[in-house]
Amino acid sequence: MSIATELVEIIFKDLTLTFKEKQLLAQNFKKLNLPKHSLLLEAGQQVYDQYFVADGCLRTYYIDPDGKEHTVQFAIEDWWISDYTAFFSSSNAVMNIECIQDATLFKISKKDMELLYLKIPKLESFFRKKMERAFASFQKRIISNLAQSASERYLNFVNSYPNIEQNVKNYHIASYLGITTQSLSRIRKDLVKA
Amino acid sequence: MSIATELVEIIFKDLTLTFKEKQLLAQNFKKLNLPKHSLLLEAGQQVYDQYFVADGCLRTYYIDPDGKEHTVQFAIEDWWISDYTAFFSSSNAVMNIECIQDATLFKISKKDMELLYLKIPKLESFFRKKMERAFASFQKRIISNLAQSASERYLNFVNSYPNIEQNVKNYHIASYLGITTQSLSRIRKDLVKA
DNA sequence: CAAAAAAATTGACCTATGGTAATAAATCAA
DNA sequence: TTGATTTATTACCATAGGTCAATTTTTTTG
Repeated sequence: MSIATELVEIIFKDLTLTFKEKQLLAQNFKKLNLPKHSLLLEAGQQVYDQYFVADGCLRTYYIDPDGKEHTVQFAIEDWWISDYTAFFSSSNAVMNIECIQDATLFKISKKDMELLYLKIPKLESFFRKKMERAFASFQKRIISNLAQSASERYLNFVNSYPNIEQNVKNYHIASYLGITTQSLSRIRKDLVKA
Repeated sequence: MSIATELVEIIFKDLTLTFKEKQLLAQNFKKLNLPKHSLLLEAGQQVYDQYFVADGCLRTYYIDPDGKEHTVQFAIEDWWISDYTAFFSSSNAVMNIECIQDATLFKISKKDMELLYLKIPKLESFFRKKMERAFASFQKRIISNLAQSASERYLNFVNSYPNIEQNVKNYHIASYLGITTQSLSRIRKDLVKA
């Protein structure tokens, strides 16, 4: 069948689904191609959708009142991305989402999602478990922020996202770690020395 | 019926449940009374359960390699608490959970929970939505850590947990904010002045 | 390929927060 | 109630990381 059906087999490859169910899913996803540097979402917009990253690299970031950017999350192949706070509560985005590399995404709206949960209960399990993992990883990040120095957090980051460094700028990493690019630069210099 | 049934009506008061379903739930929850200062969970232990706080105040904290405590979460009436990273992944706790005030809890194991999800699908929705809110609040905390100064974070905290200050020590708050008690003390002094 | 733009590095200095230690205040327990 | 213990405050100095500004390196684009 269509590309969408194929993709559904990637997105939900861990689920055992009937042909009917796959079809139903495929009908609800929409493919999206975005070039590098484009914005998928801007603060203030209504958030209807969440996105599955089939290919490429994106980041979610918050712009604070001083105009400084803070990267909340990177997303590569096989990750989901959105402004989830806004997505869940059907409120307006506070985050921005930018393509760091050309990206292929599959989107689905919250409304369709909730309908699908009713029709395919194992889908709700699937996303509950995803949420649980995302929750756990955010918790790890909070602990890391509380307990570790900037250079420890950097090493931590490099470990957790081993393949991401080719894709992202240093200032993306710095804004994820909560430090300036200058500090990151010094940290890297010191690590080479040591 | 039993106290457990009553409690289930508190825990799941927002759900429309049949008598049978309530009974089923009540059978799976166990009541727990804990005195102030007792440990509900210690790092290293297997985590089988999550806990609903019917009364009292608890905190989840991580002890880093230097022996410093970092408070990840407070829980008062109507909140759920556990080392969720361990609970979800059935691994050992990295966190400790302590009663800050005498507490009444209702616990349920992950195993029983998963079985209940199958028997009562709206339960899965219920917890998925809880997870979504918890995820969103963790995300807010990450942003707050990245974008705000210690005193901004403190004001933020006081706003988010308006009734908690009577229950907790300053060093609990400091360890939640990622600062020393001395810094918190200075921040409070400056706020009085301003 | 060259010029322009963007990103990264470095240096000098600054500031918020940490560490240590002493003291004061609050809480607990006999 | 009082003495003991825990918690909070304050002062003084140390330090990680920030700011500003100049320079170098890398990437982009015509």
